[in-house]
Amino acid sequence: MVHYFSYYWIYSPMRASQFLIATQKETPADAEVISHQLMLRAGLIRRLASGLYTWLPMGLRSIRKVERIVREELDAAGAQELLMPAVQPAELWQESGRWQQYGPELLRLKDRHQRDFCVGPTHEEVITDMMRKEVRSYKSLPMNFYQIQTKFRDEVRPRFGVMRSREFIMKDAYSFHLDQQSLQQTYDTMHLAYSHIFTRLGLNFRAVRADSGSIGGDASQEFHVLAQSGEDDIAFSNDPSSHFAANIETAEAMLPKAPRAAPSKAMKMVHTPDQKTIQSVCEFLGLAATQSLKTLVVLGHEDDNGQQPLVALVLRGDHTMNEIKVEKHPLIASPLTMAPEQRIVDELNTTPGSIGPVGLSISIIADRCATVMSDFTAGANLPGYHHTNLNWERDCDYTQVADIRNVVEGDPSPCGHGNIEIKRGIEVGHIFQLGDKYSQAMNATVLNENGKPQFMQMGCYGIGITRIIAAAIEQNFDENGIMWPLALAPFEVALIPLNYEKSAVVRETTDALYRDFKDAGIDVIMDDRAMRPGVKFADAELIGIPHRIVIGDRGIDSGTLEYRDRRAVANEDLPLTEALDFVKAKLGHRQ
RNA sequence: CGGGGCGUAGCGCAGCUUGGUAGCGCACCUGCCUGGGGGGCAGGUGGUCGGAGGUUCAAAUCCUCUCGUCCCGACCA
Repeated sequence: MVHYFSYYWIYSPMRASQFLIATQKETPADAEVISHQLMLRAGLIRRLASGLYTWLPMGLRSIRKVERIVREELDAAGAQELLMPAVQPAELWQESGRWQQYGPELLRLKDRHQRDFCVGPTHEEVITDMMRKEVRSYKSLPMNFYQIQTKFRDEVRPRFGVMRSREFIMKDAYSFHLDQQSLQQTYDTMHLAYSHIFTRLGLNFRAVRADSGSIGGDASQEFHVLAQSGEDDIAFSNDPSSHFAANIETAEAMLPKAPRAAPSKAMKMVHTPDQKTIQSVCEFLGLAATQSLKTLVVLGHEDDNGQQPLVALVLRGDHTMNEIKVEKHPLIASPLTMAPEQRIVDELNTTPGSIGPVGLSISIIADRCATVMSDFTAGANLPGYHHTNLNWERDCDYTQVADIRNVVEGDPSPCGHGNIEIKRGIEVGHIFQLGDKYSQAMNATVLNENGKPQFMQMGCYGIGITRIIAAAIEQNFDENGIMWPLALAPFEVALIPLNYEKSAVVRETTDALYRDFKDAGIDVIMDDRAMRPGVKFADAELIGIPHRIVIGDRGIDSGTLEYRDRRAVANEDLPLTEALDFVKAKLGHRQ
């Protein structure tokens, strides 16, 4: 159906000899995570400056594939695409208050007239401004807009290649509604659309409840790709019937089901010279950390006199404090500050490392788990001494109970089913109900049924396009290179002729195949480079092309080609005449 | 912003301690051989040693400043 004029044919960019294949044998010294290393080695990206990357032709092809899927699913979900400027006027950011709030992550600049601008890290202000100017009536709502744009966040420490870069491509969407109910509907639709997108991309992902921050409500979810190198810890239930998943920052640590055991031993004070950490005390006394209680002293919320009283937090020795939970506690100062050592000495007459609940005069907030301990060990509020066999009520007390620790594997799941499991995740998507935060700050209203202006409700929804590429690689690689999910592969099929230069049969067979594949709409690259076979194989594997067909004199004689799946260990022979149909079948689910 | 490492050819590195003609492997170019898993032989191209200043007859090497970059931490979401 497609006609190739000879010069198109010869210079076709899908011929490896005409395409920039920038593979490298050696791993650049400054790449730490596997995706970064492989993206550099496979010639997908090149670093321009810290956190800035050029997408080479090979890498761009994968980006385009992600974008295409994202567009298809968002269009299907009823969103409309638009494109907003990357550079934004400061006025809008001043109006929303974020010009002050955002800090140095916001790249600010001045134009030739000395007017302030920024390079957009996100586009809430611009879209809200657009909507308040364009839409008057509630009848126009709801509406949902998206764009695929380059964003810039001046990260303190860019790292891991495009995983945390400063400039990146993001799909962001913003929905507008008359009321919360409509917002909820679109939010749910977007949740579904995101699930479709990540499923089609072939990623192993989880939708995870996230910290809704200062805005409130529970309407914020992150989509994480599960991978070792992830920067976030995700807690979820190991019960297959449960959908519970939460960022570890927000996962609730439940009260253990087993009740507190009765005291069985008498309290004792023991000398523990120079033992200041839970670990060393427990080793010294030959106890398990689970039998010890740790006491942390932090600054409390300011009282009427502007003083910050000391507050003690007690946790089971092997548990760790969750700063986000602690900061939200009404008795605690925010941001969280550990008590200066001098105040502990002055007010508690002891030193850090020997603090305990017995006779402590300040407020004591006990973690739920700490309250069911019995016969436990804790500091004796006397430097160099600990109490053993302590028991609540009998020997000491706490003022309040709260959830102040991080969940650990094996904890009961908050959903009531199964136990907590923890895995690392890479955040690739985030959906959020903004409410009227921006519409109020920027006075974006529509007239409601009663003819009265009413602030629009907003939702926002992001997907890190470039980050998805890195995340996909983190999840799909082996010692030879990338193993792309089909939907993301820069090319679907690699045709590798051997001795293409000299063997007329090989050349003719390959050219014919190549043309057939292209005519069938398959993303095929033909490696016509005058290279030794080993080099071509290694490149195809490094780049991670899912399907490979080798054309050699040997096979042609017997009417066969060699096929190999990137994830398979062995070749299979393929009748020459069936090659196209065979590959089409393999690609079947693509269209 | 604090701590640490590193800047020498496109990539990976040696040389610096003890100053004296800038090297190795890969890549690249030419020729021949080879031709189903990063091949061999021979000959080549390519570097103001991150930059500036200083010490010295002489600086990749010593001193001062500076820039870049990576890691850890803090910060941010």
